Amino acid sequence: MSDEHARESDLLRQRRDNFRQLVALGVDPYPRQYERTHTVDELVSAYGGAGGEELEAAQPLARTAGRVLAIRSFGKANFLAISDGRSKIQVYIRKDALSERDFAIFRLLDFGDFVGVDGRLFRTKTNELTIWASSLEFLAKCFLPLPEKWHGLTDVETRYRQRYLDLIVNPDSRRVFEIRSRVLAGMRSFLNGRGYLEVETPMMQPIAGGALARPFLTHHNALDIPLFLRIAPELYLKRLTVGGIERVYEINRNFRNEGISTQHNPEFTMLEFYQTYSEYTELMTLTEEMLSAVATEAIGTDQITFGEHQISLAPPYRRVALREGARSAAAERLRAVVDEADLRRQESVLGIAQRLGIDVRPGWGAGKITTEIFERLNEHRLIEPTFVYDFPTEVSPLSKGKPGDPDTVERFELYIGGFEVANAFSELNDPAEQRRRFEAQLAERAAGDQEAHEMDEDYIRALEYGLPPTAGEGVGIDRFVMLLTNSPSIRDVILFPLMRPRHDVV
RNA sequence: GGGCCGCUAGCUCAAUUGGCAGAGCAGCAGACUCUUAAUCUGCGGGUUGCUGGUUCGAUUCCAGCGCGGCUCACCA
Repeated sequence: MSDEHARESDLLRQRRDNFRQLVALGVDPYPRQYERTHTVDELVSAYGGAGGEELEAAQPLARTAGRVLAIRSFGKANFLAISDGRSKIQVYIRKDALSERDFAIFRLLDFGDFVGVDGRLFRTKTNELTIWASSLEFLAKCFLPLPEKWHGLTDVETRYRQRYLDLIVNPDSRRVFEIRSRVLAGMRSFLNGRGYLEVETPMMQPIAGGALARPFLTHHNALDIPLFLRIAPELYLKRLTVGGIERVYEINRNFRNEGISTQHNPEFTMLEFYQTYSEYTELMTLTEEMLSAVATEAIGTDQITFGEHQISLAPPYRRVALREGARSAAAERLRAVVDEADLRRQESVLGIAQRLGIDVRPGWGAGKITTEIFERLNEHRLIEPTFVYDFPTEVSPLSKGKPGDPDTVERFELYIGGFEVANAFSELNDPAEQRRRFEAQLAERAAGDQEAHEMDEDYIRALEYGLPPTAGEGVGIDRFVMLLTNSPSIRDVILFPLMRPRHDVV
């Protein structure tokens, strides 16, 4: 501790004094373990419905432990509230029911300390399930004052930086991460039940492929090679499909070196899955089933509240072709007739974008501009689950073309709540065509697009061994959890979102 | 990166025109045998994010910096 901290605040000094007095009593301030008969949560589950007379007759014994979240003293009658992080239970402390040592421990407790209690369960006059303590053990000290119990911790910066404080005092925060865990379990269970194999593919890659994004760069010392943190697992998962794993998925982090917002964290969790002998419309049906089932498993219903909106995740979802969506929205905005053919020609679509006031970078082709028009005009309005399908080839270097339409690929994105939740396509499995697509991307990269895809010769070689007809999809887990937990920011569903480091941490 | 907003006690928040920096909760001492935001009495607690400037005097006005939030840009 530096000089500023040499003068302890009263709050810290008092807690340290209590700690010293415990040690002076001969209490081990850091015992090794404490055997519980129940967690607090188990007690509440098991006896939450039991009445006072029932408990009086059964005299159930309980030995449990937790963090002290409230101390209410009345001279000879005292109450603690202890929490196991999930549930709370009250403890009744009477001087005449405890040894002198244990009561002395009680007198030295601070808000936030950990204790173990042993006693019988009963209900108080106010019908609160309570442990009548016959022994009290000190388990660990809380030296720093916790946030106040009534208002809790609302400062978002502290909630993100010191998530443990958020979890201690805000039950809703704990709830968010329990739902997140159930979403992950639900997705695994859904996919495992359909014959998918869960795998793990490299997160450090010599070529960052599978998506259009800027990567993080790192370095391996022994091999003396640059490595990228992956922006997507896609190309590796499809190599596994070449290898005969017909249904495969991975749930893990992707890393993209881009801005931070309420919908973007530099590392985020993605489910990516592939199934052979399928094309993209089959994945629409699968997605509807999966999101509805996972929602029901995670929160008990597929009807959600997100901000102002009530949203149903029950199938079927709306379907809108991208060009038609862009065309109709542009026509509506401009109060003019717009033909889909206008969107396919660079000069005409550029004129439409300019009239709409949408910025277009030099070098963008008709497909990129059309996609931009669609996203600008429609994305925030796509509240009900909506599949936007049939994307321009130009923005989809890994998707299979639509028969008879070289400008269009079999791809969809799913929007819910005004943002993109999933992205899927029929996989391009023609190695010659894949090479041409990569070369087109290289040209864009040469023209200054840092997010254009790199050439990946090894991936093309894999395709040359034969990738069966395959459809694949990525689902943004963080965003889906935002929807299920009514969280306005992605930081609310990531335990430790990336924050600029502070150097003045106290 | 741009724009707007915020930063005051451990937490949640006040502070009039620039005039001694406050409250609730938490804490400490005391009272109280069933409370649960316990109550009652009393008492402590501050480098007002940081650095400068203007001023007799700055939480307040100005400038710069730091961190955050929202938003736009970029993306998923």
